[in-house]
Amino acid sequence: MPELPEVETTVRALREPLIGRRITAVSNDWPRQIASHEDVAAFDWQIRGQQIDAINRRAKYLVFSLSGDDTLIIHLKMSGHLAVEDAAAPRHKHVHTVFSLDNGRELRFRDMRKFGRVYLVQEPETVLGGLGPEPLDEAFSPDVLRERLNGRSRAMKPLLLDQSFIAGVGNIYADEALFYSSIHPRRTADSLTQNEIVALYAAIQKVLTMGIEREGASIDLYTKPDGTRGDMQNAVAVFRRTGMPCYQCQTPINRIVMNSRSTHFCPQCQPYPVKSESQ
DNA sequence: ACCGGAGCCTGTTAGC
DNA sequence: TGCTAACAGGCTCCGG
Repeated sequence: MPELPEVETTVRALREPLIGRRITAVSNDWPRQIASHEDVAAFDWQIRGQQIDAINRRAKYLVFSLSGDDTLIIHLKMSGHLAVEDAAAPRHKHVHTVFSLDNGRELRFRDMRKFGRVYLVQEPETVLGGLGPEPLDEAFSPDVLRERLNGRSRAMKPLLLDQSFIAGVGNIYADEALFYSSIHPRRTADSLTQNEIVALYAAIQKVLTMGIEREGASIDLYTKPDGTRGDMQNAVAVFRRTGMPCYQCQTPINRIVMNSRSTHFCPQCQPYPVKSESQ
């Protein structure tokens, strides 16, 4: 479920209740969720007593810097959700890992589909090492994007979803960015013009920034840590708008499947270059 | 390098 | 109403 804006929103909401808190214990009823350790006891033993010094985001990962020089890393995958709640408050049925805190509250990791993962590592790069550039970092520029596209024959939609190409973009924001840059999702990387590359860069910035400002897209399961919904679902141009009129030209939005992911675009605003008679 | 398919999970929805 | 299949915002592995 969550992409860069949803994870960023979660990080921002968790800082106030968590920074400066000490983790006193961990419990878990789905051991596979803890990816870095064979058994929960070892994980609990290692994290116990460490204070949360900082919370940041890298791609779609939440990164907690701990006082013992360990790093706690969490990926929400499709259905993960983090919340800080009173230990006495009822637990949602899909909570599988609970971090007890020194103030009577708990950080609870709930995940209906059980794809989400927790890592406790000394070297964050062991988990985060393969990721591409952060799209909202100052270091990311149209020139960087052009260099990374150079010489690649891959279609743009799967390329934007590739976390080693660019970090944090998922299915919603990939479709939205291609719409705002008027690029058909099947266009190949090496077919983009200079103007299109600049437009794509601007569109990526635009949709991710909008997503953060609107605190994420609550289309299916995603909510903020406090359970309230984001607002980005009300501002999508193409994602899951199949058959509905394009806001720019009224043409019905198309849905196709690429690499097993649904892909939405406006066939009028994002034309595919005609090679022969077929398209 | 790139694509497609299977797999990991549970729940909701569309279609018969 | 009830069953079944398709689908879901992520990502990895494997074979071709």
